[in-house]
Amino acid sequence: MKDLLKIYNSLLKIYGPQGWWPLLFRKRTKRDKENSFIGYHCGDYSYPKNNQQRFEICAGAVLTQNTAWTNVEKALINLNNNDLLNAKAVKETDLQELKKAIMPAGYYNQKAIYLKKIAEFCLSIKGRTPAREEILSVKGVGPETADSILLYAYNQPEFVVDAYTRRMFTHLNFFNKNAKYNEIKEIFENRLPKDVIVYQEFHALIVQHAKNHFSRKVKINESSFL
DNA sequence: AACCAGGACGTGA
DNA sequence: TCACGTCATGGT
Repeated sequence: MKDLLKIYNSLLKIYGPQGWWPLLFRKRTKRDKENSFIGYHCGDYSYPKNNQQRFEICAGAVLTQNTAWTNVEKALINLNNNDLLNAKAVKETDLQELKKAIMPAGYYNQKAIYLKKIAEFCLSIKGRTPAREEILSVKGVGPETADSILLYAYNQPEFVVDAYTRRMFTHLNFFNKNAKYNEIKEIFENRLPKDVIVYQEFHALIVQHAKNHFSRKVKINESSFL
């Protein structure tokens, strides 16, 4: 079985740093490429810089559940336009207003409730880094969302397993398609250096490569397998 | 015009 | 534990 670190380095060489987690509402820096897509901060791992950005990641992680990121962006922009992109405002705002704002991201009835829950949670921990079980106890936060929040909002070394990871590495014969979330997570964490940047970058690279090679309407060929 | 997207929850075996 | 139905908008 091929070395995961070699696959990581191949992907990094092909695609370059991905700049995850995208933060739509941050100041552009000198390091931003002129035409780089807003949000992605390629090669800059100094995020998040404050609790507002931390909450933007939490909100994005919930909103992107089984949903295209382009739809999440619309919802995040609506939230920002209504001054709702912070935990306190989300907690206090009217539920119907919240639903209206996040409508483009789909599942808005349940996601509005989930956003309220995660907002209350963020306020309750007062900026300290939460434990994994703690976040998992929030309704609407499952294993992938919890790991995304820990890895990207709190810079904790928790590997994120999503549908792309499962699909791509099933094709690469690392495990079968009915492997459990935690089994897959352990495979990655046991075979990679416990490095937050590697975890962050690898997950983002997997998403990019899987979009190109392992999603619908895309033929799998020899270049898919690195 | 189906099909799918950076899942999670509730339910009943 | 586990398989299955449900949730919803927007792009292809």
